[in-house]
Amino acid sequence: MASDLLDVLNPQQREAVAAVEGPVLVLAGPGSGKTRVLTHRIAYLIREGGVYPNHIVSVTFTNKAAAEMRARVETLLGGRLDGLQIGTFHSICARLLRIEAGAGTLPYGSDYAIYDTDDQLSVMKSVLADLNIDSKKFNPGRVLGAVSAAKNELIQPHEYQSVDYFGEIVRRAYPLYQRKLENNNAMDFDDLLVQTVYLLRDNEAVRQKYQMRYEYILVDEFQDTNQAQYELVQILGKPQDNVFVVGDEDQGIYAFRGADYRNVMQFRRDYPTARVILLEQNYRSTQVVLDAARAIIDKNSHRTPKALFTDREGGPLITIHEAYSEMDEGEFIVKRIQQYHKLRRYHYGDFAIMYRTNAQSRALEDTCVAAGIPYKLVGGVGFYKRREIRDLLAYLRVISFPNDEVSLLRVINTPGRGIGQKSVESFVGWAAQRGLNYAQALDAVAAGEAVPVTGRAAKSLVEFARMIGDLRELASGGDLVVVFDEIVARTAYMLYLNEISDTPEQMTDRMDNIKELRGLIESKKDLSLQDFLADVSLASDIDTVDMEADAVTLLTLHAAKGLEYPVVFITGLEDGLLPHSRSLTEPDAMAEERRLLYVGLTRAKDELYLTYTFRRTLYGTSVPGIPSRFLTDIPSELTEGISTQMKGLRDRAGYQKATTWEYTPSYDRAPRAENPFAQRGGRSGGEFRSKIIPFNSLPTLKYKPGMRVHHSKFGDGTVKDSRQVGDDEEVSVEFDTTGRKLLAASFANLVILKE
DNA sequence: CCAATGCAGATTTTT
DNA sequence: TCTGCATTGG
Repeated sequence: MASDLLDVLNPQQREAVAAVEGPVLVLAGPGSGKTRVLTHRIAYLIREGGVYPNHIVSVTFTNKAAAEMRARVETLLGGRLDGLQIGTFHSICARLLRIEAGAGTLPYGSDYAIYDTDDQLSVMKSVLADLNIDSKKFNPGRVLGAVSAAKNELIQPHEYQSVDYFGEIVRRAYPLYQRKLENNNAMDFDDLLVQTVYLLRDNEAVRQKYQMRYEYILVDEFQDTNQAQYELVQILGKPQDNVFVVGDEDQGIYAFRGADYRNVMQFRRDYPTARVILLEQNYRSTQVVLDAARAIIDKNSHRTPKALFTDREGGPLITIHEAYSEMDEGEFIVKRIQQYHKLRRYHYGDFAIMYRTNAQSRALEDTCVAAGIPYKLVGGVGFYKRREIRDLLAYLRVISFPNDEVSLLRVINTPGRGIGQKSVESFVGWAAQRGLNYAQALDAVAAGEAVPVTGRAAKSLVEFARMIGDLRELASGGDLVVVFDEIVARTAYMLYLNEISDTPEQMTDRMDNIKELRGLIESKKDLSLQDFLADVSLASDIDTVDMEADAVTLLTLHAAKGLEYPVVFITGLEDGLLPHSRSLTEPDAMAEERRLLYVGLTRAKDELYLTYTFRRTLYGTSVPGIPSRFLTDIPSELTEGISTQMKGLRDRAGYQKATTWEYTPSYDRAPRAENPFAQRGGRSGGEFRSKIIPFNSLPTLKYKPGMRVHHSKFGDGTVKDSRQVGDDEEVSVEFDTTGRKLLAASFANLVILKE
């Protein structure tokens, strides 16, 4: 009985599945069958452990992974499992809050709205405006980023400490921002996690209810959890601590959004009795691929060394290809795909083309189109970010959430109906003064009780109010599709679209999007309006990709996590792109770039192509491509097709890879090596050339990370990084009082205080 | 109130 | 190069 679930597993996997009680940490290398472990464990708990499905909660990284996992468990057990909770942290929290947010300890009602990045931005902009802060000087997005980082660390608005001037802005903005969200009865993505933590902490009844309910907790991709998520796992796990987490420090690629792969180590400290299981056998890739991946990741410090192995000895060599331009890069890939396809070695669906930044997808798409190769693009400008989609969803939100000001402001004059900024302000002010939410305020206007605007706008506002009232009534009937059609009809949205579209193609595009949205609504019409909107808010790009379609997948390295493909092309292996220019001066960021490449490499089952360009067009100008420093970390016996430039680099003994920037200045420009790409081009621009410096003639760097230095203007600071730029040395210093500065050593006259 | 024009800025991104 | 914004003039 028990055996068939365990039979198909290796000893370590089996141990993980059968370790029913107590905390368990599974360190799972790529391709080591962790999904299998998770699904089998859930099935095992239910069938052998007699655990009720609704006493298990399993956290995945995407909704798609959740759906797949549910399907696999259902297959294993041969039946539907309705009570089983599988989902992302956000979706699980959203569901919990939909029931409990109104329980009294949170400043929210259960009919809260979820604000996405765009909504957040609009709230933050109004906050900065209220504070008389210039949005040009203090980018709302950056302020938002700081607020988000604080939230992820469970720092509340009143607890925020500012360390510098920017921090002071954040300290002022954060409480106001949060109050606005609360007034709108809206939570941003971080709130879904954070408010759940506060609710569970402060409300004993709710806490006990869910601690009882969630007897067994499983968490996938644990290395990408943030502080709030970690806390959540800890609270929900009590009192039994049946917490089962699976992770791999080497695949942590979300530090920039608050994830801390050190949570894996923290777990060992917090649960000293935890059983630790290593999954080291890889069932995905060839030995060649694994060796290359290992060569890349071994260069990172502070990690548990893993001995990944596979029984797929050898394998095709990794192709490193230098293309002339990004177009040429695309054409090389496309040609390869066609060759394979002609030989019937692979289906289109077996290929993935990966890149660091979404901007790179354009050229690759173009070449696919030109070659007639079917492809699916993951991410980019997401479906839900399109104007027409946002507009129509905003109507649904206005109907559904009476306090949602952001959505109201979006639709009140879209399509244009003559209700301008002044009118909007007086209506909003009037509602606030009377203590009415927007549903009540609009009802009052519709009933003719008051018209808080003047002139032509008055008639429009009454009409608008009546329309919203009618729509709300229609929505109470429950049929989402009917409501949607009515919105499109009553707003004459198609006419509006026609007005704002520049070309007939754009118009058709937008109409198609609306059709697609309608189809989506139809497919989810069993859901309540609020649940539908939550689903939409929490859907990720990868969730919406059609996995069945036989087409090449184009995606970022981030989006590739958790996936696998027989043939993988990783493009743009250039310094400044991968590793990204933003990470060049930051050792932690650099380590993350390395992990990102590691994730990409380990997606490949059979064949791997690494490409870079000689020249790449960036922001409209062509800049030289410098082969990524990571390329030289891959042992040459694993690769073929290397360019002459790279070959020269490897073959000559005594030469170390030391690609650097040499700059021939023109009269008016100085290099800004932080982002060399951005400097190129332009009529007066100088010339950057890559240059390979023989190892023994490498100038030694005077400043090393960790040194204490003094600057006449900036004061004392710590050296973070230093590198050669032309004949000069460029030093990144974190000054104690004035923050991070990038200095040219020859000008800065730094005094070394301590080596 | 809206359309036209000029200008700065431009990761990764989940949810 | 492309986009999103803020300002300006009708």
